[in-house]
Amino acid sequence: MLQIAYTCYTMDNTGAWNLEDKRQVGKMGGDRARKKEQTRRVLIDAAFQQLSAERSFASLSLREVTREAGIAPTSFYRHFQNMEALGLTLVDESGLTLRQLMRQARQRIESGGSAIRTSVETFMEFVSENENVFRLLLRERSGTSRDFRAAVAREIAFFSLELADYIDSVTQRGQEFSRVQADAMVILVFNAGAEALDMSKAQRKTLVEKTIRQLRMLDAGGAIYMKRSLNRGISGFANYRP
Amino acid sequence: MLQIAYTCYTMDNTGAWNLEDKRQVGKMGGDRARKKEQTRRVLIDAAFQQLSAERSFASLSLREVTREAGIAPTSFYRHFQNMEALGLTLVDESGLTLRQLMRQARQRIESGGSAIRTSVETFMEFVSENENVFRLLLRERSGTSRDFRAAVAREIAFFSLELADYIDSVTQRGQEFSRVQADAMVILVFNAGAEALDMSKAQRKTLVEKTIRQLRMLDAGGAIYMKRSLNRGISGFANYRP
DNA sequence: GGTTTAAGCGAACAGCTGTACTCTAATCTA
DNA sequence: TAGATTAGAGTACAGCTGTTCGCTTAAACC
Repeated sequence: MLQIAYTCYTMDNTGAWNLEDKRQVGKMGGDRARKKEQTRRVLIDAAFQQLSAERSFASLSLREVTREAGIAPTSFYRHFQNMEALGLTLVDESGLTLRQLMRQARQRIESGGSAIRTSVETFMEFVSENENVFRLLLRERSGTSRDFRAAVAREIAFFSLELADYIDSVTQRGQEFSRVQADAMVILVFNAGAEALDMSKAQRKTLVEKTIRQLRMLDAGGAIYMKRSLNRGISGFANYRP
Repeated sequence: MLQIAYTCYTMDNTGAWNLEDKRQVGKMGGDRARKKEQTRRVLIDAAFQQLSAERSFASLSLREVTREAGIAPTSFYRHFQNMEALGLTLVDESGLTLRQLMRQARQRIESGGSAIRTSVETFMEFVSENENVFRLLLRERSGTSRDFRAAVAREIAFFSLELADYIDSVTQRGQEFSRVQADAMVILVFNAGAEALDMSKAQRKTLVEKTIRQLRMLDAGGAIYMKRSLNRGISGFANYRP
């Protein structure tokens, strides 16, 4: 940890530099700090800007980002330790967007929509309106950085946990069971989002219906499975013996 | 299409160069052709070799691959048009490995195992034994090349179609319905494989059990859903109204 | 008002990249 | 066997990369 005069530089878990005034000055946010925060934003936005179907974060170079941001390459280091640090910040912000979306979906459900349909449709709207944000999460989930993978996994876990709570509050089948079911649903919805990216609007509509059917199966199956009636004749192929 | 004297160069859908003797010589595989095929293999193997948790195909350079293969960088072009062409070949080979695995699983099931458990366990074995092959499919599924994405999607579709056929042959619920169900199952299994990559052996075991539970839910739910008994009291939260 | 602090810039560097071109040596064909 | 064909190597080049260092300039502090 660097310590110079009055100020102390630390790094948060995204590897971004944070200025912490040791004397806990109440006002904070002087001209300098404000401007720094501003160009930091410019860098983040520039990175998001360059993401696309053909461009992954891993394929972005530091120089490209600074070029887009209108900043000298060397100035990058005043804001992030390296590209990985910037990437983790992007993932964090994407996760935030995702959670806001969840809240929005919950509101829609509470004001009287079908839980499954509303969730799927809201999610697909998110994907359509934030393709590159979603692509980032999707790609870094299986990317080359363990930290990235963990960060995305954490965001998805948040997502899933909230759904599990909701399911459990309605079905009362127990937290652990609801987690397993919610996890499956989240994976299916995420995957549908991924597939949607390469689809036309019409195709996406079909995909939504298919995903809804899949979630309904899980929902119905959860009820059955919980009642342990699997071996009492309402089963599919699981117990089939050739 | 280049046409020189007796030979004719074409490209297959992976963008690899193919030598086609126009006179359909029966013997084929002269000394030259055999050696060429050989170094082509060396290149493919070198690429697979370099894939790892920290190294994606996209991050591989042409020079790295040729260095690993012990070949001059410029000689690469005798075998592939560019790196993308090599990548598509890798995806194709990976898909082949995957399909062989499927056949293996079907055999195990037919010789008297639980369909779901056997499938999941066989798949996880494949992932454990071919981590980098699986990683390739996983990453390129959401990669920056549309051709790659399409190629992986095709492989997964194969996989899913075979499962759907199996399900339908047992449950007789109709092809279309079985497809939707099989798709969901394949996605869940694939996702479990992805999660397993960052897990210890013990954790993987728990994951297998969780995945099996999820597939059983889908199986049971499929039966229920098909009987349209959703609104007759055996439902979960789907029709819940706050 | 003088001094400290730090954001941002420009030059420079070593190292890597893909690929065009030319040449060699081995194989194939007639 | 003479001539055509081609896999592979070597050289070369322009273009890009991340990062170091020293400098300027403006804000923050005493």
